[in-house]
This record gives sequence, C-alpha cells and structure tokens, in this order.
Amino acid sequence: MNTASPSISESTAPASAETGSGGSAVFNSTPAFSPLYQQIKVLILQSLQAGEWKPSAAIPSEMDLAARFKVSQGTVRKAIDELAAENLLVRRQGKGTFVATHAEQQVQYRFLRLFPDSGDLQSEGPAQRQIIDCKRVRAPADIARALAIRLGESVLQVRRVLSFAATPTILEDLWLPGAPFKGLTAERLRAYHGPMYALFETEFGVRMVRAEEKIRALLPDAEQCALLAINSQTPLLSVERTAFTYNDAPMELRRGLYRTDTHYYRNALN
Amino acid sequence: MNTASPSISESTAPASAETGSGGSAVFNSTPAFSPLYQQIKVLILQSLQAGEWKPSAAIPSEMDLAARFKVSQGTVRKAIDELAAENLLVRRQGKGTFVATHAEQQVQYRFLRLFPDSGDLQSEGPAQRQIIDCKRVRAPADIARALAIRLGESVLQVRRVLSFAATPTILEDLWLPGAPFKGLTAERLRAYHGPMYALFETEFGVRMVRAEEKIRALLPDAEQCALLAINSQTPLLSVERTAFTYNDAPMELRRGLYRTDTHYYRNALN
DNA sequence: CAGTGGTCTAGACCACTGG
DNA sequence: CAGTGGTCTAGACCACTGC
Repeated sequence: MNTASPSISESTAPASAETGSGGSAVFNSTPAFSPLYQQIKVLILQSLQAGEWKPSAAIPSEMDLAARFKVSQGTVRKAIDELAAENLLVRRQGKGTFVATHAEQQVQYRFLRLFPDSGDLQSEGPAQRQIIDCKRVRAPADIARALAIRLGESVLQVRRVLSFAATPTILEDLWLPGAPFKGLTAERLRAYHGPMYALFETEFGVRMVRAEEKIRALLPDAEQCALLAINSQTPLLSVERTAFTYNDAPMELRRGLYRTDTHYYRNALN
Repeated sequence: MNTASPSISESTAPASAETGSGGSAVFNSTPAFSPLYQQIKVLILQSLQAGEWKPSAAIPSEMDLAARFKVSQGTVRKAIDELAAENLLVRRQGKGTFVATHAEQQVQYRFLRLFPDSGDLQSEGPAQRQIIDCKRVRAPADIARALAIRLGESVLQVRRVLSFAATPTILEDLWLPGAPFKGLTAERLRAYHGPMYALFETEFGVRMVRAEEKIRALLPDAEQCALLAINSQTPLLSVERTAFTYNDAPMELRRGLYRTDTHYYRNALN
C-alpha cells in the first residue's frame, strides 16, 4: 500500500536508505514539495487528535518515534520542535515530551490576557467564578457562522462572571457546539475547579489549541451594568474570542466584557 | 586574550577541534551553561546592534559565518533560526539572510493591530497621517520611567492623527528620548512617506525590535473628541505601547486612542 | 546508572535564485 | 551554472531526571 506519492506512512520505510546519507526517497519533484519532518509532524498531529496520547501524558521518546517513522532522530526532532513552538507539546529535558494541557499550567488561564494594575498576579488570588446561566439554544446566524455549524443547530450558551478580589471584573457569554459538549450543565461547570478549558479536555476530549480575539471599546447596557456592578458610564473592553481545536476547527465563541479600571489587557508585539 | 570562560570570541578557535565530532571545548561545567549557538547568536546580535549590517542588507552566508566563528554550519544555522523567529532576520531561500526592517514590509505597520471591520485591508487604502505637534519637553515621571531615563531629561513629544478613508481613527501621543532622536522635527516627519519606525531606522539608526501594549477602554475628553471628530459618548481603545530596541532598551512610549466602531484590534493567542 | 532531551559536527543532497 | 538557504542522516557527547 505504498504509492508513488511523497508522503510516508507509518511502519513503511522511505523505500531506500541505501549507502549513506541523504538517500531518502521521499523527495518529490516540483509540485507541492513537503519536507519529511512536515510529514512526521502531521503524523504526530493525527495521533494527538486521535487521542493516542492523552493531555499531560508523555509521548514516545525521539528515538522511538524515529524508529517508528523510519527516519533519523534529527528529523522527528525538528517536527517536535515545531509542535512545541505551537504549544501542542512540551519538552522537558531528561524526562520526555508531553502533550500540552490547560490544566497543571503555570498560569491559570492561558488565553486570558487581563492583568491587575498592581503587577502582583497573586495578590488578588484566584478568580471567583459564578455561573449565571447555562442553556441549550438554537444557533443564530452569527454564532453558527463563527462555529462553522448550520443555522439553528443546537448550541450551549453559558454566561458567567469572574471576580477578582471580590470585584466583578469579567462578564462572559460563550457558545459551544452542542454535539461535542453533550451533557455539559451549569452544575458540572460549578463543580469543576480549574480552567474551563481543562474541563473541556478531561470531560469532553476537546483541546483548545489557539484562539483569535477581536477587541473593541463599548459602553455597557443596563443588564451588563447590573451584573458587573458598574454604572453605564464605565467603558468596557469587548473581547470576542474564537477558540480552535486541531485542524483549525472552531469550537467556542466567547464574548467577554472586561473592566479596565483596575486591570489591563496585555499584549506582546514581536 | 582568551580566558578560561566558556564564551568564544571572534576569530578564536574553540581550542580543540581534534579527532572527530563533539570535540568542541566550549562546554563549561555546572554554573550558567550556555550552548554554542546561543553564544553565536549574541555575536550576531552585537554585529546587528553595532550596525555592521544595515537594515534590509544581506548578512554573510551561513558558510561564511561558520568559518568566521569556527563552528559548523548547523550551529550558526540554529542561531540564525532563532533570530529569524524573533523577526530580527529574514531568511530567503536561494538569496541569503537579511536584516529585518520596518520599511519594505508586506504589511505597512508591523505593530499596528487595528483592522477594518470589512476585512478588506486595502479597500480603505493607506492611512492619511497628520502631524499635530512635535516638541521638546522635560520628561515627567511616568514618561521617564517608561523610557528608562532620568526625570526631567529632554524628550521629544509628537502628536498625530491617522485617518482611514478620510475618517480620523487613531490619535497618538508618543515620546522619544531626546539624545538618539536629535534633529527630529515635525517637518521631517511630514516629509517622510512610510512607517515612522522605518524613518527611525534610516534617519536615526534606531531599530524597534519588539513592543508591549497595555489596552484599556475609556471615554475621550473634549480635546480628544475634537481631534477625532467624535462625541464624548464614543468609548475608545486606549493602547499604551512601549517599543524596544536591541537589549530590551525602551526607545518609545506611545499612547494611542483607537476608534473601534469601524475597526477592531486583532490579537492571536497561541 | 540508564534514559531522555539538547548540542554539535561533517557531509551529502535538494530547492530556489540569479546571472 | 554557482551560490544560497533547506533537509536529512549518522554518530558522538553533554545536561538533566529519577531510580
């Protein structure tokens, strides 16, 4: 089952490893050349996606993977390097390479860019979470588009408030596709202690890999004022986040309102 | 002038290249181990900082650098890889490796994260720039701290408005340390066509390498309303940026106010 | 001490660019 | 065609972790 295509398949040698070095037969001609390590990267990605290695577990050693894919250690190394750079894997010298996870992370919220003005991250302690609501609804047009599902399909809608130092600071509405998150309830959200994305991993097997945010300034309406205990003249940061799993599949739309009189949104430009 | 220190110095061999591979004598014991490629990286960084290679110019080939530093091509390769990942260098296969620059860049403004709601980047055309003011002042406390200079030192203060599709959208105040930017005037700013950071490179030899932004929402005061032609009930994004040259030296503080009714601030989380 | 990731080398060959 | 970056290999050794 080995075609003339440039792709390699697991437990299939690159057809030639003859005399010395550089003899890999994987090279293909002009159109759509893809280096070996990229193909390895895809294979590892598929194993991750298929759940062959669970979050926080170790993947096989570089030597093992090299043997499995019939390539040199350096080649799998380069593949792993890129996956580590994308925060899908975590390397730990002397121990192994591990599947990244939103739990057991140094920073509690990997995607949250809001920091207290008093640079002291820990002084205000962990966020207090309050689930306001969690219900099933039919996806309106904008939600359906963002989640790449059909209009009217069932989605979960969650509303919650995050407080820092007993001050309501973030009001979030978030939408999740119904199918992958079947069984998610307000009770389970309240019962879980830790980042919501960690719950998604352990309970629903959905790993959020990257996200995009669109940020605006706006004035809150009456309901938002009440939930955040502010007046209508307090401008807020509107943060619309789309979070993606593997394969750039959108799995969450989140609309957050952030108070920025005691906190600020931090961004690094490179 | 070669000490027992682990650092290598230009045109000084690593003391041993004896029999085969791995014989580099650069390895040092327990405290503060620094791999060879990191040391090479620092050397290249110093050459960049010293202006040995100008922005947009090619640096020596990997083979040349390997010979110069007396290491293998793979080692300088890894050093260059990291510098390219940090956007200090740009690799172009078949041509060479070039010093990154803010001019001649695909996106006009590398650090500007504001995009039109109608995803069409080019439909609104290039920004119209209007220099409102450019004057020397004595640094107040907050500016001095941000620029790591002494209180009361001379700084340049610039105010400008950026308009998209004839709509004033961004009001910016920016502060630059007086010494490196001696001779910068409103006239020179108006005369230059292209990103301001490109002018800084060509005219003052100051390359902005990275930046940090603190984002908040606020309501404009009367003066800001007038300059942006908005009313006082239009909430704005407040974007405070500190831009850094090499060595993490801060070289600019910029306070921007962005209209977000027709544009949004985009951020990617990884 | 064995096992893992991390560094370094030397050499071969491929893909791309420009004269 | 020569020169540049890009890929791949094989092998050696170093640094770190945990038993």
